[in-house]
Amino acid sequence: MSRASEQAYAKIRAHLLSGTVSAGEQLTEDQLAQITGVSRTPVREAVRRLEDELLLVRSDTKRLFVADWSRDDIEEMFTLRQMLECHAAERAARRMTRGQVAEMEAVNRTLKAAIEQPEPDVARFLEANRAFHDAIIEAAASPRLGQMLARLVEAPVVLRTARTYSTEDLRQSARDHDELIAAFAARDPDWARAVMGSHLRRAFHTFARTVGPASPETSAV
Amino acid sequence: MSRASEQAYAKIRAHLLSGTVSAGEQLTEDQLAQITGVSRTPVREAVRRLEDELLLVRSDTKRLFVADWSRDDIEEMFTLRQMLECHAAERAARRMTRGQVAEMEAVNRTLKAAIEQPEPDVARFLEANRAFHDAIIEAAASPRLGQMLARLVEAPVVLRTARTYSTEDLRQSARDHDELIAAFAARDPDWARAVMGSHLRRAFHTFARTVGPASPETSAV
DNA sequence: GCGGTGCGTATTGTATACAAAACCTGTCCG
DNA sequence: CGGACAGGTTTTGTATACAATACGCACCGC
Repeated sequence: MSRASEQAYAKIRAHLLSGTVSAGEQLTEDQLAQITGVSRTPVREAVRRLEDELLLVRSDTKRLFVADWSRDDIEEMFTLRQMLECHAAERAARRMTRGQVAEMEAVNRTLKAAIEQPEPDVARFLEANRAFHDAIIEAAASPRLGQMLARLVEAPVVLRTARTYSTEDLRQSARDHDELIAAFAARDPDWARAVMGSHLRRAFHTFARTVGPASPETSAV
Repeated sequence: MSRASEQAYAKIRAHLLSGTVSAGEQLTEDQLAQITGVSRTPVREAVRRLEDELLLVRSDTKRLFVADWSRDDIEEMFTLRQMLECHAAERAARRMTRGQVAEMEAVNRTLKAAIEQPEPDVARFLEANRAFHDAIIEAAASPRLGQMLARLVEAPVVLRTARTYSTEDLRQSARDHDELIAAFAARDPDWARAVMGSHLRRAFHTFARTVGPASPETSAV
């Protein structure tokens, strides 16, 4: 992406995550152009990306709104992510080189370092966590899979602002990563898939706790 | 999508499918604007969609090219589609109403009618086939799943131009659909998933026959 | 009152002109 | 002879003006 539209994307995204706008609120391209300091043309490009990531939605008549993620939406998203990322883990286990395994170990050390402090550095944790998952997708060597996952992972970040992470949650994540690395080192696709499955499903429940209970209909599925 | 950009999308897509341009060929936005009869602005919008569907790709320096789908790309795409559409079938089996089942029966009757003629009407078959699969996704009631599948299903249509369908292939598809309908009527998610799995995997092999053998590396996975 | 109709305003969509970046080619220097 | 560089050309990116559409509100007929 080019300079202006990239910048517009970043600024709008930050604006959405900052919590100064609330779900369901209408936005206009002009407003966003003012906020970002570029013209509507690159703004429209950025908005299309954000629509794609479901951070923004359009009404049937093309009006633009801040997306409103329901608890069911989040569950759906996690389910899809689990399905795809388990597949990615499986593929990664078959393909990962020793060098890649070593890199993942390094990333996970960074992640642990971010946790084990007087006050855990959540931002650094999230960054390392992302790098870890990206490395798996990279090793899975399936561009379309990566593209889909990118979209899924982007979306719910909006809700992270409200999230609180217990130190124990973070430590459990780190342990999961250790086990994933072990599965990769052992080149065991089934193991990798299984660990990834529980890793993400637990993440969903941790997440869901802060959002509220399931609606009756969806919980039955 | 609005008039001009929608039209641009349709025309460019048709242009790509018509086979008058070959894989890897460079296109310019100006060319496409001329072809479609609209200005570059809506063309750019259309191009973004087509990039997303992987019918077009951009070089690292933003030059635009006709995508070149390798046999491995196709296999990857089918694998992902199978994973997602099996999931959709499973969800659909839990949720489908009697009315929806009846609709699917009607669609499949149309599909059979397209086959059972002196010369099978492939265009009508494909249309009904698409309607059938769309109905399943609809019943699965997972917007994001639908969105992803739409992208996957769009892409390889480019290659359909070269495809030949034997009457027996078409009939087998119709039989698969019958069995899927039975699974939905029985509200049996496992059955639906299994049928969908074999349906799509066979479709891949039918497809692959016309494209050529697998590359050594991928076939091992 | 109530519902529809029309008009001014707000918002999105498109065209066009210009800016920036990438590409190609021919030339010059080592 | 090869490679880097320069300048013109092509192509993509951005700004802006204008067109089309959607919205909200006041007005009107019933």
